[in-house]
Amino acid sequence: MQRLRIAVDTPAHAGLADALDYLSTEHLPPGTLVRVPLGRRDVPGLVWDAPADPGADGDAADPEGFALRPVTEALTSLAPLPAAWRQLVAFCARYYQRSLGEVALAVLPPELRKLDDAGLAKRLRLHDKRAAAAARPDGAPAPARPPLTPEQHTVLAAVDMAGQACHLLHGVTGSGKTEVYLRLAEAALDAGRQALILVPEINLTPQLEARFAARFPGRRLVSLHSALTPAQRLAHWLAAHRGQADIVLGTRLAVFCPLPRPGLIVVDEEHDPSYKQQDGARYSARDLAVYRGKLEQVPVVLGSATPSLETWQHAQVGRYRLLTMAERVGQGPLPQVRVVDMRQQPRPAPGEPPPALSAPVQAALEACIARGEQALLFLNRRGFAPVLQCGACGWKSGCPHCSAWRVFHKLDRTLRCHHCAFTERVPRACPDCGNLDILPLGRGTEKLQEQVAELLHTVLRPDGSPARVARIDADTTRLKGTLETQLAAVHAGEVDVLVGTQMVTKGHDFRRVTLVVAVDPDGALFTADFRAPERLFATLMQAAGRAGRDAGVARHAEMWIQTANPEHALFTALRAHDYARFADSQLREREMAGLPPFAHLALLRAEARDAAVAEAFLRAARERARALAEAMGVADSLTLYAPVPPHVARVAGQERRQMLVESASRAVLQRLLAPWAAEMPALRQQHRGIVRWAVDVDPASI
DNA sequence: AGCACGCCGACT
DNA sequence: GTCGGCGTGCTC
Repeated sequence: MQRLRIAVDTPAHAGLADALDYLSTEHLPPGTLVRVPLGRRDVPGLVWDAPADPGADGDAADPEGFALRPVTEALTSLAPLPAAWRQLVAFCARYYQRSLGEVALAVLPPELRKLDDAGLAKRLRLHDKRAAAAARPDGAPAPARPPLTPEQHTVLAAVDMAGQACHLLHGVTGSGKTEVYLRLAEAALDAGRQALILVPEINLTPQLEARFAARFPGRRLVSLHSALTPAQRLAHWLAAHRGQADIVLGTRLAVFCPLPRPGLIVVDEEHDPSYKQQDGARYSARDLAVYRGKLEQVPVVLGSATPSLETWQHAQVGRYRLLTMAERVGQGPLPQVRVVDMRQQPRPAPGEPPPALSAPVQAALEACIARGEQALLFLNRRGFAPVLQCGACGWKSGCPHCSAWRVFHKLDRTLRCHHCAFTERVPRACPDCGNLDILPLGRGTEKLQEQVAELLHTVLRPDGSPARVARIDADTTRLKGTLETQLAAVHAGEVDVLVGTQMVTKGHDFRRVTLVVAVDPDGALFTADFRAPERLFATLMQAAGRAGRDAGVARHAEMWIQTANPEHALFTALRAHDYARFADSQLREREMAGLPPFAHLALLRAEARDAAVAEAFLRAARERARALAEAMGVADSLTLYAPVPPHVARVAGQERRQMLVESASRAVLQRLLAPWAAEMPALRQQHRGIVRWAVDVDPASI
């Protein structure tokens, strides 16, 4: 009998952050998938390493004297997960304060966690049979590749495929970043290696997948994202793990895909907030990709037209190599950005709501339709109106379970909470005073679509037919099929005006769109969230990039921004398409405010039925942090803030509070977090009523 | 997190 | 009499 340390899914917040000890009769190498008993359950686990002190053979007791239990079975038909993979998982667990097993098991395909050895062996036989049948003949005719621009040439020459540097590929929209990815992947494949390509959203995988598949006809390409069926996800993961797939294209979870011969990691749209996991282990796939590049000694390329400030700063100080592509390929100039000062617009008559579109935007929209071109109206708020209000007593449509308004959805006449999904029919009369006069306040995409349709009902297209208005947002994709099929209608020219949320601004190649309107971007300008301006800039740049993608129409492509703050530096920089200017001004602000990337943050979040309990827990945690920091002699380089309610303080009946820890030194912050988090289970015991707690390292917002 | 055990109200 | 409510506690 030998002792083994095995990672099993035990939550760190219950005080079981590390691998557990088990016994095995056979030697099992690290990385082997096993099944082990845990309490009364039989759970999957991964052999992590041998214990530091293996003890005498048959010393069947764990450090506290429990009798060790034997491994149920080893799934030896699966090759052990590679050492680099285990290092990546261990780093992720340590850095983000989660248990080893939670991360290790959570990033495996769900199907794999359910199988026993016999089941797995059967799957593998089937898998190999299918792989053999699907194998495409090697030596298929090499497809024609577009000639490289001088910039692309320079960029490609600067990436050392045998090295392990991290690069920022800063390329304006349309500068041909994808072609660079394709050539880099080609170089990796030619060297007998695998390429890992990360994209922010599932929605963006099909088109990129198509481009890669067309470029590499003789190669096996697999995608990895959560929309695959469990069987597909397992099959794709196995193809990658077993070295059968040459290219892996996927969302953030793909950063954990085991690769026996990695050669390249690309993170497309690296600034995108989707790379940050928002529940469970709150990791940043982009940051892990950079770490993985070092670990596996392969080059990493982070691509974006609007890099995150963290990445930009790294490139500025030389930690990342900056590769710039400023020229657009085969396309016209970037659209002209025009700003409408909404303060100068005529005031609506008393009692009348302000019109959705200002006069100049309306004129631009009509002209666009008259030319037979398409327009994109971007409003990042779905539903009809963000809140309903009683005209008599002032009642508002609050959510009974959350500190948020319920949004009025006109289509099905519901009030829906976007935080807890609590949904009710819209009341006929005010629930407080019985008044029948309940009014929608503000405007969402549903209302915008209605108002624009109304506005345009007399506007004709060149062929004399009326303009057609469509809407795409989370509600329409839920009700009317996939985003792809809806976008196909736009591409087919069945739509003249597309109203949509953020969803429509990402990556889609609308050839006939020449007018993009940011209907109401001001909301994101003055929020408490320090990353809001950065995100707004990226979103607006991306939205602008939807206009004039076809050289034939690019000359008169325009983006209009309706704002009450036309002089804001963000819009000034946007007008000049000047990311660097915006980034540098933001960085100066961040430096003065002591915010990332000049400071490193961690949030301790707590949830309880009773707000006072959450607050008391966090206050106690703050005291413990203070004591630990003093004991370690790092109190001077840490700031421990008082607990505060987050933006939405109550969700689904649970009160949320959070406290911020900040340090100029990432190392100091990390040194505090590990012992601090280890004290939480005991602290939780002392504060009865804490439902959940979690540490969020490098939070996306505070 | 699961999944137990454990001690109190409405049903065959 | 028991089916089942979710509070509390444990998992190598």
